[in-house]
Amino acid sequence: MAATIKDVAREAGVAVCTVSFAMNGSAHVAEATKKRIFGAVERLNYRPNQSARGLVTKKTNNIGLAVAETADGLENGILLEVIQGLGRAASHKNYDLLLSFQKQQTDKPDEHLLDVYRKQSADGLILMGNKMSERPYKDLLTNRFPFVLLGRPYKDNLCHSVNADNEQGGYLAAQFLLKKGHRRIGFITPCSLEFDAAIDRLNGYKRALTEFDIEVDEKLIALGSFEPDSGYQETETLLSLKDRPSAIIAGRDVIAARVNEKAVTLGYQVPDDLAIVGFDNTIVAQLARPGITSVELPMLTMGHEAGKLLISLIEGDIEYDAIQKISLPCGIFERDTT
Amino acid sequence: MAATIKDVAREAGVAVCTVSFAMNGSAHVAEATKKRIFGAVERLNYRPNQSARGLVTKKTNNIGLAVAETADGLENGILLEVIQGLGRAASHKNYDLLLSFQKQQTDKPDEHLLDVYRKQSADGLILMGNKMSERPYKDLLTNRFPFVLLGRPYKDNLCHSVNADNEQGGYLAAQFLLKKGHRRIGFITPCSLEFDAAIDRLNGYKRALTEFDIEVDEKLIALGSFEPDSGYQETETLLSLKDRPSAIIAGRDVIAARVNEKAVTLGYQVPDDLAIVGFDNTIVAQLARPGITSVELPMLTMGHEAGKLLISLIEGDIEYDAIQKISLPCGIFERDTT
DNA sequence: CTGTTAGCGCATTCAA
DNA sequence: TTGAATGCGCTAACAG
Repeated sequence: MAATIKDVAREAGVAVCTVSFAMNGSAHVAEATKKRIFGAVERLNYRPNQSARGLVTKKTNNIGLAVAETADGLENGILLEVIQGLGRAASHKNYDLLLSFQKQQTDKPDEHLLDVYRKQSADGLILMGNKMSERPYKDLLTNRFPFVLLGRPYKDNLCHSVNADNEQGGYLAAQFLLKKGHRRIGFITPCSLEFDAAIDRLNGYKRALTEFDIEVDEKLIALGSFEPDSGYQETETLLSLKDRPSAIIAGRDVIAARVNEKAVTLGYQVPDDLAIVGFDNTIVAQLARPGITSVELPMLTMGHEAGKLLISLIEGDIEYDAIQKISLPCGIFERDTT
Repeated sequence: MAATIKDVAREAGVAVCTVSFAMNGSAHVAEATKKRIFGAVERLNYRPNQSARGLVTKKTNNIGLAVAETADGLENGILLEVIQGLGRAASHKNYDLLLSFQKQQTDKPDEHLLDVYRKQSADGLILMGNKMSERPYKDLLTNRFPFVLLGRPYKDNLCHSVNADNEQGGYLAAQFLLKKGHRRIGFITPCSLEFDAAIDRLNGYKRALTEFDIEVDEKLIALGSFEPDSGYQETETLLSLKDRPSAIIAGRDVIAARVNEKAVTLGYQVPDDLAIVGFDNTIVAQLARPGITSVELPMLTMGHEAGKLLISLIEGDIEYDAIQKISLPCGIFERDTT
């Protein structure tokens, strides 16, 4: 059905290799011949068959994206931004994005994430999501297959990775409030401290406090759960403290929204009686009334950087062993709650 | 590097074709031989090379997703749900999803959407997004390449398509309010009526009214713009009508949120003085206070159905010419504004 | 039931 | 600069 290189060669009256040379620039071809060839390509709407090309070049020009599925499917909207960023990097270098949703084998968790790699249908892999066992990494590593960890804890120096600088994000939130004169700042962490991101943010918060010569008061640190509604309870607890905080940093925007509601219910004025800072700068922060000041994770940039890094790895612009750990700064968006 | 079928054959002490047969079930292989083969496969961690396989079978087991990029990049979050739905359908049948972000050639708009097809790196295509010229369709059609239109207007009977039933959605919103006793119902359309979806919704609204023997009052129909803030103005206009509506249907959740704000500002009680219904059941409707009753577009289902349809087409379970136009019903989520 | 072999579309080495 | 020939890893037709 589709035109092959042979058809083009015939149409242009040259040999197949000449067509190949012309298209890939892998050898010099006379201008006139080139013109004839590209004319034929145009007329026949020819594009090299990827499978055939891949078979001989051992390149697919695809970058794989493997997402460890969480209970509620893909991660809430954040993934889309990452995909956009990845797409931008990919298109720039003429790669496509391959999303694999292969079923998980119960006996071998995470192994399915490597299917794309085993089938050799991508030249590199972006791994994101929280939970993943050790096994897959080893496999990739020993075979020196290019891959980049995105937004997940990197405890060692073995893997290339791209992350938001959560410590700096926590610092930013606290510093922002400290500069406004707040001295008692509550901190509601999401999802307890099992996630590195939460720990990092808390550490950033502590660093900012220390920098302002304020002692960290553990009573001001509330360990919430991942449930947004936990925000209600934590807010009440924090606000009923004898020396109550004048500001609260919430681990997620949805929690921040709950904090605001609860504060209003309890008769506080936001931001005058209580300032609130959220995290992630999602649409929630943007659309809530009052708008919630929020720390933004650079998801789009992360996707973009991860894509660029992976492609550099694939194309050999970066040594496989010269581990890159990219940490991207967060920003803060001021709205009505501060 | 990676094991090939030859390695497996040698390891298992059989011929290559036997391995191929065993893996594809394309011929009978003795149990004992099978066992040896799968043992070898396991040990070598063998997976057939996709490029080689694709070259001979003319199948990639990828489904392509081409998104006509809008000004603000991918469409707001909706795309992710579609991708999830697609992914579900894909994984069920062992397909991967190929997202192409190839750069747009200014001289040939939309042509880049077909790159995936021309390169033959997918067996079928899902086309979504608003604006697309006629050309690409023709190309696909004449070559009988499987593709499905997702969430875009289908004016003819030439293409397989999956859509939300916007007419029914509009009907649902109106019917819901009518059943609650409302008789004067305002309707703010988003983005004027250039989009079929908006027209369909309005028609559904009118049908519901007619069914309840209520005459359609054009004064109650406000043509807003796609900008959320247009909601303020329209609300004021509708509410200052002599015979003001007791309920308003807004074309998008964000607009509904503005309607609510404006109503409150003007001193109306929601939902007692004014009921509000939004569209899309986005997180905005969910998190707004009061929560906004909203009509839900079944994006995830749409993705799923589109994926299943495309795969049926690819695998020949459905005739290429037996055009399927799948229209999926919307649901309504009742919250505080009604 | 299993082994041998050709060929898918392309890039590339070797000659011309 | 261009043409002919080889092989990438796999499937499937054909023999055995």
